Amino acid sequence: MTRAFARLGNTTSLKSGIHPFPGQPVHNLILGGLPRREREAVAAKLQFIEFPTHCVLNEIAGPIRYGYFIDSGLASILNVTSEGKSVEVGLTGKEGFVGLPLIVGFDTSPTRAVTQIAGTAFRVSARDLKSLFRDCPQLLKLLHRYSQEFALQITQVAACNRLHRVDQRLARWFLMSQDRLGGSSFLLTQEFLSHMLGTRRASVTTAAGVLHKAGFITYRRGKVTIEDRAGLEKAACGCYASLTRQLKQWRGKPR
Amino acid sequence: MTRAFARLGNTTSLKSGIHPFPGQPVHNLILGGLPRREREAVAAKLQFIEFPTHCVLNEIAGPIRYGYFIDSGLASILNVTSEGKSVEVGLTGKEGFVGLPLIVGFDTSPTRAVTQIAGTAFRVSARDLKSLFRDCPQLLKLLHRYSQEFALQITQVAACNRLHRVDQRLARWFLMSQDRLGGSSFLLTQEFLSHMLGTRRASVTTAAGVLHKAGFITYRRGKVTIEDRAGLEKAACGCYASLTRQLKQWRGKPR
DNA sequence: AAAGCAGTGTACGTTACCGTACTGAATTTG
DNA sequence: CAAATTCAGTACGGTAACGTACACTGCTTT
Repeated sequence: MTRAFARLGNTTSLKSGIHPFPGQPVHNLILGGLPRREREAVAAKLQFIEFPTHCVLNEIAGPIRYGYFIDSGLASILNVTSEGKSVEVGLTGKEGFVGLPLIVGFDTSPTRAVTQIAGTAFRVSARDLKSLFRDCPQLLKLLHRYSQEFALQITQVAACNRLHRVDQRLARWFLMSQDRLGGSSFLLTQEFLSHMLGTRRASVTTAAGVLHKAGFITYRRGKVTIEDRAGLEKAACGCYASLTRQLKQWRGKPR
Repeated sequence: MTRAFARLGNTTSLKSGIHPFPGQPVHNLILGGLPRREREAVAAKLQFIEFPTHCVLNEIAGPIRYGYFIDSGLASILNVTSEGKSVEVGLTGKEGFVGLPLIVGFDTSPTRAVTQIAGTAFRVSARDLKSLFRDCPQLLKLLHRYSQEFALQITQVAACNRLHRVDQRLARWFLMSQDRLGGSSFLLTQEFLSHMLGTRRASVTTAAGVLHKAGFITYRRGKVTIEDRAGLEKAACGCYASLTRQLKQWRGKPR
């Protein structure tokens, strides 16, 4: 459990390009929710990047140099203990932003943010972000709202990690990932899942076996496929349902 | 584990009075951090209350009618699962505010907030709070900062609850409570601690026994006394240390 | 084709904690 | 003062998960 993040130490090859945003549609919901004026102001400071898997965006106790508006793929926010064990506390996909402490001017990260499924993002330097906040009230507002949503997610995951079995948590994880990614199969190893769930790799194998035998998923060498979503929802604990219910309720608010 | 919150259902006797703030000093750090103008504007909308223990401030999935600036005592933020089990995800004392979703306009609570140690607070209605936000940028700023601090707390607690033993978590809890309360003994039953830690009451007894035998605490019918804080810090896992380190680091920021 | 390796399956003794239940001591109530 | 109640301590069988280790199986590399 201790060594597997070793190769993540170096912030591996981020292919960055210059495209905010030439015609291509933007999937990120925060950027997408900005009024035109702010969107243009923000776009001027963004840098488009493609990230591979297992790339560290922010290191624990390290400086937060950039904020990331995830556009596709998936990033995990992990807490890493002094003994080197890790647990995922939150997942961020195209609905969100990585680097939340920046929105109140805190510039060190209490967590490790690591890309989980390869994808793309728009990144902005901490400095530029700060100056954008002066002119873009809606940007700030949306980020603060996302921050509350994210806190809700941590809250739910915290309880779930304490109270429920590995197979239930694994089911929840698949559901949450699918929500943020779309599609029904993604590439990830059990080794990595074990870091997310804060268990042994062997426990993930067993738990995946349970879900597999029930016909909900198939798993083959780093590729999981969700075969029966409804089944997974039954296999998961109530945490998934109450999380989505609350998110829906909040998002349904007039504004 | 299921029944113990029964009597909390009714929001028991909140003795409320009218004192924002006639001479008495205000301990709450958020209120205390406001510039005079804002402080007066806010004070006009506050109501002073004394709360007993085990009083529900916000119910899970319920409306958030009031925000509470805790002035003394302690409130816990709990997640309660559909099976009725509960885990504490955060603690709020005089440094904080209960009702965080309100600061972005969300008015239902994803968690249960319950008073843990009797004390006092200034409460403000959701409606008044909303209107205050228009004129009090510093209030909003301090609340947003607190929100990030609180998220950090959840993050740390989430990992701790997953990875560490009951006795370690119990030690952490005592330390966190003492930080927020001052003093070295507080009134609380093992039954309640079990809800906080998300374990059986019997496990709390055992864990408390460990800390007692080591000479760190004494426990007698609902009253714990911290006898050796340094010892407790060693008995706790690294979570407590890294939480306080990060908080200190953030709070030390120029602004 | 052989070798190497990453990823998965499985096993086994150990540990922490669970659910439950009963006891006794301290405190409150009648 | 006796009775009732609240709270802490303890016990016991059961279970989920742990640490560790090893074998198997597809891919990749040479």
